[in-house]
Amino acid sequence: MDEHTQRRRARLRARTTAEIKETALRLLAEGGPDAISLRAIAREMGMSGSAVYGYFATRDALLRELINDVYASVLDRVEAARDAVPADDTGGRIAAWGLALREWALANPTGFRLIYGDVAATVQAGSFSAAAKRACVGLTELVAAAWPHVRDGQAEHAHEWSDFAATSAAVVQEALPGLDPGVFGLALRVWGRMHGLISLEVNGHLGPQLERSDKLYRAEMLDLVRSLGLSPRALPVVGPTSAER
Amino acid sequence: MDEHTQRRRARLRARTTAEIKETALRLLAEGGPDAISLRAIAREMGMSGSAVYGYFATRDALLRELINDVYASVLDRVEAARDAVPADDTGGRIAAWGLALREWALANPTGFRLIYGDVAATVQAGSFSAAAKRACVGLTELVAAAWPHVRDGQAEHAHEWSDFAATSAAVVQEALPGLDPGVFGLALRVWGRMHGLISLEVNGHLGPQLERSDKLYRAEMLDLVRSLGLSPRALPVVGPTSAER
DNA sequence: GTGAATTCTGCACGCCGTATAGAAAACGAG
DNA sequence: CTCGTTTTCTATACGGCGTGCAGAATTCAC
Repeated sequence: MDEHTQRRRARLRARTTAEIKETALRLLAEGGPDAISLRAIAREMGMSGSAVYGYFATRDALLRELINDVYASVLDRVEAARDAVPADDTGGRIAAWGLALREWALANPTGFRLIYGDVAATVQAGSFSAAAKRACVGLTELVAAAWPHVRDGQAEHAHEWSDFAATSAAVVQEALPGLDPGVFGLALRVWGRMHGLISLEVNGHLGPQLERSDKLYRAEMLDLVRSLGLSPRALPVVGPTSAER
Repeated sequence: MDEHTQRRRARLRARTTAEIKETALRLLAEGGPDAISLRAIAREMGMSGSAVYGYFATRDALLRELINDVYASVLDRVEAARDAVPADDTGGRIAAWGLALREWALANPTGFRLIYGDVAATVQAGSFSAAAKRACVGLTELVAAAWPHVRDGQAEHAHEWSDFAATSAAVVQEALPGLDPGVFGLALRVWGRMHGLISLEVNGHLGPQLERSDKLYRAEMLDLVRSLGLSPRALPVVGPTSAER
């Protein structure tokens, strides 16, 4: 067994693995999470159903990886949108984060549901994914930058680190040492605020479809930023996201 | 065919229908939405799988009815919590609504996911359910009561009725004639704010489990109420919800 | 070419939603 | 009590699903 051979085999293996994931993502976009079936993927790829088991031990394992990949791609977009706003405009950066998240979610509703919906809850069962950490830390950083401007009313309910789950608190504390726990708590609330309207909209709870729903979301982001004591120079315009990745 | 007989038969039919639903809800609570299978229900009830088709044309039809039932029971709870707060304490009523919603969601996570998750999005496909109307109108009423106190900043983005989907706007306008469209927009945002943290928490995105996460949510509700220019006398305490209905 | 490691196929099992045909049961009328 | 009708249920079948397992096919170093 040559080392050269090992590499070649590993390459092939990686390519097949990637192809499985790509096919799965395509099926996801076309028909929702239920459409991701190992047999359908295999059929699409022209191989037998059981062959997939050489690459993923289980359907749930595949879903876990997909969630992580998709989640990572969202964060790429969201962080890019944030970085497109000057670093000293914290309010604008926060708004950009939220707007980019929504833009992506509307372009990839099934992906959004995959990350934030039942599947993740069932399949991941509370394990803090790497991408989730990124989201958590990223938002906390933004809120930390706003923290000096936060009106006193926000800080009223003092938080202790013990208020939060051990794992998530540890992650954030490691990434941002010396952080006030109140910042983390506020960051989680900010996250919830960004997430709420998007979740309702993507799952069809804001009426069949909300005309001009971006207006609503922009108002929410503006209000959010102001509640942090900031005034963004202008609400950033986040371009439409292309579907898939 | 006696009329008397017809009634008796209708009664039996209703009882079986109800039993199917109850069994489905039990399975839902035990194993999530995927555990609701017609065959499992039939097995549980000691009848053949196809027999269920005499009562529900399709699995999706059953799910649709379940969503409506569960949604209605949530609204019963939420409205009761609201009415437990004096009518002149609008801030308290709004907070009570949100707190009761969260309490129920934590006690019935699978039910929450059924109503607000993928299933509803797939199965209902944007049709405005009766229960959703109730939620919409109820929240809009509360926000309408707060509207005079709303700080100017909130009203800045003026809304037109045409901003909203025709069906939902029509429902609200019919229930509350002469309403300022800005109230409806704000109500939707309030809904999103209540929904966001709950959705994240129920689906396991706030860390494996957030210790004392009620603290976080209470802070959010307090901030929400204040952002409406209100100051609740005291954040109401909403008792824990018993699971199932 | 030969032998070992890897990858894939074929088949089986039990689950699912759904359709259809026919048995079983309920019931009013005679 | 029996007949015919209406309602409800069972039996069976089809295709699809996730998942294991035995063995064929392929790949590669020697």
